[in-house]
Amino acid sequence: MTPGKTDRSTYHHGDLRQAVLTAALDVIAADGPAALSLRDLARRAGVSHAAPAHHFGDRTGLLTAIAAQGFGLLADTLAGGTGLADRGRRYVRFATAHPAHFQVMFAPDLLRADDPELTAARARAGAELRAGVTTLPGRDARTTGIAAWSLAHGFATLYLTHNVTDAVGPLPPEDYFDLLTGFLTDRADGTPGT
Amino acid sequence: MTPGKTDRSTYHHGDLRQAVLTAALDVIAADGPAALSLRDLARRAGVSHAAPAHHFGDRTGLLTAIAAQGFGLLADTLAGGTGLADRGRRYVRFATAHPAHFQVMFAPDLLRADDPELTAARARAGAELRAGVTTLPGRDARTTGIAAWSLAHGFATLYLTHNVTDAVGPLPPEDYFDLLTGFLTDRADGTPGT
DNA sequence: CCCTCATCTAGTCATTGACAAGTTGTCCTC
DNA sequence: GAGGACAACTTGTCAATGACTAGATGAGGG
Repeated sequence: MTPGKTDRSTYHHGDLRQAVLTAALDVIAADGPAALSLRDLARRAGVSHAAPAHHFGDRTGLLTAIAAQGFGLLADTLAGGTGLADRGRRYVRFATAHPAHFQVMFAPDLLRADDPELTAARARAGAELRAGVTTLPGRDARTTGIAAWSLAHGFATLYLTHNVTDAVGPLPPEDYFDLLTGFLTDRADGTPGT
Repeated sequence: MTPGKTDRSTYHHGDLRQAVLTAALDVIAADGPAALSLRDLARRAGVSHAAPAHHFGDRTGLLTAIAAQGFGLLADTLAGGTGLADRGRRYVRFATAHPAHFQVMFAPDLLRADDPELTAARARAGAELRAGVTTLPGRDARTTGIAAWSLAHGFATLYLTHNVTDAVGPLPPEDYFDLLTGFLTDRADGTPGT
């Protein structure tokens, strides 16, 4: 096992799984999941056209692996957060920093819904998502959580689909999102906005 | 011209464009845009495999037409609304009533971005979206609008991707959304929530 | 030394999108 | 009502892809 090194001279690629994953993320970020082709990824990695299938089974398997990795990354990202506003900020930052993951994570049509690793990672992310709001006073925690999630998710989605680029301008999207969270957090902690 | 009637005995289908559109919406709603095949749509309509391309150019053209139709429908839906909360409610209702349209509308990778009909319809919908919040006092109208849009869009997206089905339960999603809008509209009109 | 097994190759098949060329029917004009 | 222009549709074809099968390669273990 030669970890990390891509040794092209050998019959075995050495790290094909990772190479395919990385290339796939590039393609998806650039042209969307529809542009993803296993054969193209194989060409990029310099292996035969059927090699990627060995690691992921099929195209759906590859996308499922990406989604699972994405939910894991999201869970890790949220775990470091403090409070509702910060978690929302981190959510938006995750989406814009990992657009390919984000897209695939929320495209159930492309995924194998019953994949164990996917469901586990999703559960982990869901727990982190809920952990951010359980301590909120006044409002029903579940409703608050879904409102916050909707706000962050909606903004991230609209940003990634180029629907709010004018408003955000050159600002990092998570900074702009801070403006939006005022509507929620003002109420949550009792501090008036404006 | 035989309007509306699908006369199968003739060489000309009579209303192939509409038939293909309808079938495409069915497929997308059931299995997502990735499952869409022009040849399959042709089979469903009982025409030759290249017939759909005559009306839409190519696969991207078909999806672009669907997106344009979707933005038109959304604009019409919003136009009848009164106030911010009602428009949000209508937005969610549109998304859940027309899931195929909604999905395609916000998948820029699948669309021809410079299509005239698409950009026109999008502009119309955008204007309606903005019209709902221009009269709001206190807050910056643009920021308010984007927050409201993010909230509605995020909730609709999460609902369609089966991420909040537990919380919503058997309720019509737009009814559940009313609970969420309290966080925004309470502030906007000065009425305290809870 | 050989055996096992994960990794990768090579070949094949059905399906698809796209394109080209031809056919059919309709409508417009004279 | 004949002819021509044109839109609607068909037929045939090609390259690309996903999926599958069988086989080759090489690394590590007993």
